[in-house]
Parts: sequence; C-alpha cells; structure tokens
Amino acid sequence: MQEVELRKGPWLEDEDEKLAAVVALLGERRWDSLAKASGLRRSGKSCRLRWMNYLRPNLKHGKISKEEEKVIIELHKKWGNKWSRIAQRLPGRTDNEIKNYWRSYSKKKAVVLEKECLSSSVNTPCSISDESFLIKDDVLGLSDDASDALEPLNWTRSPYETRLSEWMSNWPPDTRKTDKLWDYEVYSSQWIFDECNIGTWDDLSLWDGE
DNA sequence: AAGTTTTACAACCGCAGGCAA
DNA sequence: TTTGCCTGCGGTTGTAAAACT
Repeated sequence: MQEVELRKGPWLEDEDEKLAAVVALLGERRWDSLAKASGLRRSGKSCRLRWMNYLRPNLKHGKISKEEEKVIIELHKKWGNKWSRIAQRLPGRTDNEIKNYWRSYSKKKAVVLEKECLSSSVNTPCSISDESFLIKDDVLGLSDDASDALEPLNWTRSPYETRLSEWMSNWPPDTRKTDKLWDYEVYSSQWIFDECNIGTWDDLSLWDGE
C-alpha cells in the first residue's frame, strides 16, 4: 500500500481543531494511532509536540514574567539544560518555551552584563552581594525531593484565546542589542555569572525601563 | 522606502529509556 | 533476554516579524 506523505511545517487552524477533537476523544497517548485516526497527514510525533507545546489546556503563553525568569535562572544554575524538569516548576510553561527563552534572553543579557563587568572592573566589578539575591529552595519548591511537582494553575482560557490576548498584549520591550563585537556564543551567561559573582539577572536592574 | 540583519519561537530531528510481547 | 514500539527530552533548524541601516 502506498504511504501517505506526511505534512510538515506550520499547523493550520483546522488541523489544530481536528487534533484537539481527537485528543479529547482518545486522550493524550498512542500518538501514532491518534494521528492516523484523526485523518491528519501528520506524524504522531508532530501531533504530540503540537498538543504539548501549543494546544494543551492550561498553557500560559506570552512574556516570561520576572518571577518566572528568576526561577528559570536559579533552576538552570542547579540543573543545567534540564528543560522539562525546569518546566515542571513553571506551571503553564513548556520545556520548549523555556529553552527558547533561555537561548534568546540569556544571550542578550549576557552581552550587557559582560559590558558592565568589563567597564566597572577597575574598581569593584559587579560587586553585587551573593546570597541576598538567590531564591531559597522552598520558594522554588525544592525543599526535599527535587522530583516533586507543583500543582498546575487553573488556566481556563482556550489556547486561541490565550495566544491572541496574552501573546499580543505582551510584546517584549525593545531590548535589542546589535553590537557585533560581542560573540554571543563565547560569552555564555553562566560564565558571566560566575566571573562577576552575580546571583540573578535582576541584580543589574537591566529591565527597569520597561 | 528598501534592503539587510536580528530576534523570537514553532517545529523538526535524533537519541535514549521504558515497557509490553 | 530480545525486539520493536512509543514517548519524552534536548539540540537544532526554519522562518515570519521586527528592528536597524
């Protein structure tokens, strides 16, 4: 029998609707079977990803808040690139979202930090004290077993509603940096934190102008 | 105003682990 | 014990939109 060629690329609205309907019917499992049953020319893997990262109820879209930012930074320092684990601590956020956030924002801020550190290194470089900026484990929900999960918040809006209202109303401020002299890849954020003895991004009040 | 560069994020890919047959 | 399928994870890519020159 001839294999149906699978579609790739961005999802269409009617595909989303079909997928949501089939997931409601069959549940979040057996994605290959589910993909076939839906009539979508998508792989099970693609269906799962679309559902988990975009269509799933209770997902929070839009800008990462200051509090979420703090949690991401602290947990990344603890666990490294364990995005799914970090995502468990941020109800409504997906691992993909956090991963993307880290990549874009950390690089951007690393550049700013690097400049600040170098420019002030003659005297007392980035002399921000340490512990007062660190988030305590109990705040992060890390009191004992790191594997315990937080209860998700009750987000009741539909994915489309959430996306349109939150996402569009929360466009990030202009934080663009275009200085090509700095090599984004070389100066990782962790290196900056370590070198400057800084707890979190907030320490430098970089976003106060928002 | 047009062309170029950068950013943000959705989506894909490959791999590893779990599990049932 | 082995094998194959399914799922989840982390890295990477593609691209539309925004910002810049």
